[in-house]
Amino acid sequence: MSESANHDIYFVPGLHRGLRVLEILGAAKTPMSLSEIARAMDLSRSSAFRLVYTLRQMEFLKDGEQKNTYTLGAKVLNLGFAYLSNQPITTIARPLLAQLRDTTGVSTHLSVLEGHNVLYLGSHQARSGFVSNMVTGTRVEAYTTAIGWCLLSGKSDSELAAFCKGLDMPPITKHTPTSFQTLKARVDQMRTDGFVVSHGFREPGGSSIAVPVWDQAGKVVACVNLSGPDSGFDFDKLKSFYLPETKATALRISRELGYEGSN
Amino acid sequence: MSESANHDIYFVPGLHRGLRVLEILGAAKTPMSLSEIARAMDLSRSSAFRLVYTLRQMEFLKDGEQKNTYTLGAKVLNLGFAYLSNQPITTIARPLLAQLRDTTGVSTHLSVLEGHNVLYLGSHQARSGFVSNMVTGTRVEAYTTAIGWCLLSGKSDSELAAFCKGLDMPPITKHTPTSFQTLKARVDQMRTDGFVVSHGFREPGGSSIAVPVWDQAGKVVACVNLSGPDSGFDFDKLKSFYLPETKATALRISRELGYEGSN
DNA sequence: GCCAATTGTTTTGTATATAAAACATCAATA
DNA sequence: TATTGATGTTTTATATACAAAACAATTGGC
Repeated sequence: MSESANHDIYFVPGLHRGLRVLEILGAAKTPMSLSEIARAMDLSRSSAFRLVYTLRQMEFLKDGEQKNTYTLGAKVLNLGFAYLSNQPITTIARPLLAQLRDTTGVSTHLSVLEGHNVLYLGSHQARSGFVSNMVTGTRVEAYTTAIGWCLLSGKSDSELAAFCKGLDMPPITKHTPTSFQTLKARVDQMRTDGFVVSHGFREPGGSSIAVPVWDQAGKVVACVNLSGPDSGFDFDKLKSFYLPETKATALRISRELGYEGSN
Repeated sequence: MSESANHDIYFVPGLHRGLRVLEILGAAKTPMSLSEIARAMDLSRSSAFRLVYTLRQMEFLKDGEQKNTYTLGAKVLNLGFAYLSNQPITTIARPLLAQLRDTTGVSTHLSVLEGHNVLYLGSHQARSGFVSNMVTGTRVEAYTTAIGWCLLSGKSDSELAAFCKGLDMPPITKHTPTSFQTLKARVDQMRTDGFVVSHGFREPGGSSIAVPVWDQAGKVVACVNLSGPDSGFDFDKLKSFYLPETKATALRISRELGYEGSN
């Protein structure tokens, strides 16, 4: 047999493998043939055939340019955007983030914690300077970024310890915390300040401001973030302008979520 | 039994139903319980249980706020963005569309034909005026919009006839074509002009310019589109400025795809 | 605080999804 | 052109996914 045996009696193997086909085709930069899929999954060609047949019929796969090759179909886009629009926070935050981008001239982002990663839910790019990569939907390891520290401030110390347990924390830059203690120090600092300002903490030459968003229960549920290359920041105005604007935006979003605190 | 019997021996029912669970949860605006899912799919609770169990384990579903409810998980976002970034045209077009937005000050979009719909692959919102809804990933019936007519110009007359066959075409506005003949007239007009300018053709008070993008085979593969509320357009500059800029952008994208024609 | 109804979970006999093997089709090389 | 290897497709015997039924745990109404 291949990989992990099915200890789980409730598992639906057809579904499991079908979704893996989608994941593999998503990761592949180019369409794949039936045999390639079967090999990548360590599966018989006949079974791969049936999976592809089903996915194709449901329009989750479509034919590639080359004959007998397949790529993700447009249906997966539907699911992705259904996910985004089912997150109420994205629709609330969008106009406010656009406004923050307009008043500051810097790119703005909204992100949440998903497992060990920071997940970008939406962003508004600065108009000047280079156009960065699409960030919505991308993930970054939370322990490595200011946004991550900001989001982790929603966790209790014991939750944070559990978060670190078994987590490999190689340093990205000299600022990266590499242990529970150093990460906790970062998070505690964020808690007392109410924000994180990063100068090249993750990307050399890049700066950002991260401020938490609270829900009606007072829990940290998201993070508003201004970021860009150092060249695009006017550092004199950081504490007098960018930071208060970002905090105001985060608070406005929090208010719309029902937050009544005074952070 | 329920719905359509499984005539297809190659169908993987577990996969089929699992994906339907995702679609139903995507369409639902709020998390659903196991029983609700089972009822919506006309399925036994025990089967729904197994499907949800599998999807949850794979992180395609996650727990909702309420106990025993489920929503789409973040994994579906991965697929959605994998789809987008696997479309080479999106990465080619993105900076050029951003540039077009910057020089014109109007929102720009890239879209392709998917079945009977126009599918928005990416957009760059105008910075002034209201911020429109997220458009990437949304669909509009092709026969109703200037973009649709533009994209349909890639089809031969017989293909267009096949496209209309069995398609219900209720009018959205008084400009909507409602038959093969009237649609063909629209498409032919586009072919001779090389563009479509719409004044309230789909949305009263909204205007847009649509120009096709060609690939190296000379086939229409996408559409570049400027659009916004009438109030945001300077109509005097339409033919002298907006239109040539849009055409230039579309041609630049076409060139990058290998198009060598002179349209 | 009881009862009824609804929901989530487990069990289990049976209908069926599955992978091996056979077959068919194509591409490349000699 | 014949031969080899690989790929897509079909068949089929058997392992197993499935839905009904039983069970457990909630919830809501009176």
